[in-house]
Amino acid sequence: MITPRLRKTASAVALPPGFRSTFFEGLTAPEIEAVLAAARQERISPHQLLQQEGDPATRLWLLLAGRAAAYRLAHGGGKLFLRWGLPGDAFGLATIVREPARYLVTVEAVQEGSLLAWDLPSCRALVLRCPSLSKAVNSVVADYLDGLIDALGARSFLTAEQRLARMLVVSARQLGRTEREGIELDLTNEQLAVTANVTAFTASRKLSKWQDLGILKKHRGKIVLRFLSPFERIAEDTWR
Amino acid sequence: MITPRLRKTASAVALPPGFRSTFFEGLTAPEIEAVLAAARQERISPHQLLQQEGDPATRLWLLLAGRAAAYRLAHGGGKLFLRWGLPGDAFGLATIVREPARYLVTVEAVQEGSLLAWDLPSCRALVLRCPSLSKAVNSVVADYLDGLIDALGARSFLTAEQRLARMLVVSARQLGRTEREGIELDLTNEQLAVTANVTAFTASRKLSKWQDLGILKKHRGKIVLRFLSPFERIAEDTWR
DNA sequence: CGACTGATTGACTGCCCTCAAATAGGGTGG
DNA sequence: CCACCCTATTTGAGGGCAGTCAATCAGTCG
Repeated sequence: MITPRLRKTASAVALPPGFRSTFFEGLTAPEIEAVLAAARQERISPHQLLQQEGDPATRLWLLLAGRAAAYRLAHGGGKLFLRWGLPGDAFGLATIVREPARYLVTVEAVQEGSLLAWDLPSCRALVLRCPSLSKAVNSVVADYLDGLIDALGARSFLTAEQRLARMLVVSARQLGRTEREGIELDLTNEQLAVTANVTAFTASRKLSKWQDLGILKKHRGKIVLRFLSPFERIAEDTWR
Repeated sequence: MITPRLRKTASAVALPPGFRSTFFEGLTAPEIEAVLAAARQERISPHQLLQQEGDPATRLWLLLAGRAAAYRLAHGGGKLFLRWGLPGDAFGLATIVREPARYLVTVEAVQEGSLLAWDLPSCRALVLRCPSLSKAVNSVVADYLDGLIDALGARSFLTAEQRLARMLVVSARQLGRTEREGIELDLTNEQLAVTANVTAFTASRKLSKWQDLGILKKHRGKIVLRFLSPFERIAEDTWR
């Protein structure tokens, strides 16, 4: 992990304070400057599609702030949730990894935020200039792969309840805020249900049950986990 | 696709006649010679573990002949089937893609065959010598990713019957032999069931049903599909 | 002709989805 | 401050897909 320290004038982009990304891992300071100098910054808004599966992959980008969701569309309009995108996460890797370059998944912004994007020529140039960028890309892809296999195992071997608990843990680690009462998650039942591949009804029932057990508290559009361990126990009893 | 043509004396390895691999795509003839020269050839037998998930990834290898299965183990001894390995398929990519290098999945030989393996130093040297090797690796990984997402969608949106039909189609394309009666698959009910994530009982019932409909014929350890289209219709009615 | 492994069939069970209807939270405008 | 609306959420009843278990049958090999 590297937190680049730059003179404000060194590039046109404004990194959020404290921004970190595994994507810059292994890059030297001047390299990072070069990378940032080649980037274009954009603001993003909820429901905005940041890339669409099947489209020609023309740019690689890094989420700076906000939240995104990666999914694949089913023919009936259903969404196969794949993963959250958080500040520091890279997308559009198909741009430099795939031939012909087409996006594998659809990514949609969930919150206000911003991203840093590189077009195809910039990507090629930067990869040549910074060999460790390839390493970073490989790492990200490998993580993606690992996460997918894990998700596949979850779908195959876990019950709806276990999948829900698992997604609560995963989501808590990724987008949870630690507050007085516990870990707060900005998720509607509907959103959680999609990520766990469960109906909103089932999600509601299980969440109610857990609330009765006193291990979480529900509000409209928000879930507060008092502790993480009970959910880890429920989820990890199986598979791995 | 490239079929390398070599003097027999140029390397210690013996490629099966007509061997092709996307892995050699983009390599020049001398590069291929260099790659082959650095390889070690091995015979493999059924049930032999070719790599185990979690182990340090020390070598990259290419299946020359035979059949392998890639899967991940569930804690209860269950297997999460991921994909078939066929002649020309590359494995152990974690060796050069991941840091620290650990295998992501377990691969087991299913039939007699042979493979070509490169140890870590050879890998590094060859990647430096042949930049297009990285391209090939990326392509393979991207395909793996795509297949995994597809499998995840299948688990999430398809019924057991649809998943079975889908796996029949996929397996037919990969390991089917076209014979007089139709496409022959060397698969037991058990094996098919695992790949479709269904119990062997369900597999048996659906196969019987399809046999009654006259669109396939069953033998012990073998399935003969008269036509592929009925199964494509069953499987593709949903998801994508 | 046994012995072993693969395949079948039926009965039963249960998880989770579907659908309908009611309830509650949170904001808005009068 | 209250009436109102829109959306998120709850709750119940019913049903179906597919898994579990037990017992039987069939194919292959020594």
